Amino acid sequence: MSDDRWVPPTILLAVDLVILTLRESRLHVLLIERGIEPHQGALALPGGFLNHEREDLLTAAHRELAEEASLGPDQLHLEQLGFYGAPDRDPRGRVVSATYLAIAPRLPEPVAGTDASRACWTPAAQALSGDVQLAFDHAQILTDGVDRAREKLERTALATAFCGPTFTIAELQDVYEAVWGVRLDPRNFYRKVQSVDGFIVPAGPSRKAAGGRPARLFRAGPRTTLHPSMNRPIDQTEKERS
Amino acid sequence: MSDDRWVPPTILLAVDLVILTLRESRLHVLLIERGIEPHQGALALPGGFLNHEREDLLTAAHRELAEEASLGPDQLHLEQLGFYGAPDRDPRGRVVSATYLAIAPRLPEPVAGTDASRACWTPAAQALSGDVQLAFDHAQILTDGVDRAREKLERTALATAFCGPTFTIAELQDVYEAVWGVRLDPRNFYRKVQSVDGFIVPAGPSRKAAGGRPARLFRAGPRTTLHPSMNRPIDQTEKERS
DNA sequence: TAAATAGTGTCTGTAAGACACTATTGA
DNA sequence: TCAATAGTGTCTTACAGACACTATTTA
Repeated sequence: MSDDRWVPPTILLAVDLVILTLRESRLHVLLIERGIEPHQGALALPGGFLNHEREDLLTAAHRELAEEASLGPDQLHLEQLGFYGAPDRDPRGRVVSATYLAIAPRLPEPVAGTDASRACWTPAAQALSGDVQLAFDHAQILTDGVDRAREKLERTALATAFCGPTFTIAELQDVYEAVWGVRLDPRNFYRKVQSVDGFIVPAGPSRKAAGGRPARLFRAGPRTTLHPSMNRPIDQTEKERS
Repeated sequence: MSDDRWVPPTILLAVDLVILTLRESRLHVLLIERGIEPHQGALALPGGFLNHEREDLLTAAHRELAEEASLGPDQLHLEQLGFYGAPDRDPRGRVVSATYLAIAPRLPEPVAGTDASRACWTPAAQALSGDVQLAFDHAQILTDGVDRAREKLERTALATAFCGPTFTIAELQDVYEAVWGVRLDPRNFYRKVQSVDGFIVPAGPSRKAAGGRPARLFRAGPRTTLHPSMNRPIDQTEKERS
């Protein structure tokens, strides 16, 4: 069937990132206002094409992270999210996007990109609701990224990646509540996270006396997978069928 | 910093598949003996380049599935696995592979590819052990695919995708035991799968009288996610049955 | 009848949800 | 003292694991 002279088509490969963090107890995603066409002026996920043919994908992801979010590779959780390659997703041609999910601890300032690009932390709820129009198929990528983060909080110690080097149990609970969009009982949460061996380990005495009893500090423990897993309360919005 | 004339590098995009099924109560993966260089004669996952620049990735995956495994898109579970793009993974140039995980019910015959390519079902344990050398980075892809299948058995109704249209509870248990590499108590398993609402639904009276009491038949139910999830026993040895 | 597989019941330990309660700080 | 947040204890219910036991078929 194939012509002997047939050669496989070449495509453009982009790397895009869903960078999540917590700000004021709400899940935020880093968006960039695009400076060039297509979708100039629209908001988009940080990302871009490979620099050169031999650049590694993970290297490219870290490069974008540094360029557009001033985030170094240290103390940052980064993992594959998925690939997006619908033939018409980019008007410039056939572009397949390899996407990564990045979790950053809370950062003191709205990160300003090193280049002229305007970066801004946007509440995830707002970005997902459709109030803001995202470029390309980035709304779908963001949806998948948030879903992935929600799932990983159940089975892994990903939540600690949202926190700084040390954190209180209340801060950790804040991560779960913000990402899952639920309220948890502080006492049961306290007992639960303490009972999962290696999830969090004590770090120093106390801190954060803001009108109440100071809380103990913890660090992320050696355990990456949680057994038994954290239980996400059944959200009323999700209907169950039989 | 960038040259105004800079254009992003183009790459080759491959689609590769991890196709899993159950044969004689053991997990098998479909491998193809490569007919051309590189790695001519070695075993590899089914896959190939896009046919043309506008071919959709999922369409390409289904095309490979039909070409190399004679498997139609019906009654077949297919989902994204990940992307693999190390710069030196393919000697022909920069090739990024978009991979899919496919689950097939047991097929009566070792599928022969439509083309001259030789397809063979290989026990997953053997392919993972390193006894057979897989082309490119396909050993890593296979490892990730099997891991993914193992995880998805816990939280989703994926196990039913290994079975035919109707199945007995013992057959479903066989899926879990083969993929996880553990033994489960039939009585607890029976109670568990019945208690998860919408996981499996009765289908016809009975069948399969092979020396014992006939078992009831079931179909996959409407539920895709399992609440509460199936519990995988902690298995330190990770031993395989033979 | 026995052998084999299907399906049920029952106990027990663990853990989750729902609270009341105590502890330690600042104002 | 009170307000506020941190941390503990205890009861109840759900469910997984470990069995004994019954049911229905073929040989």
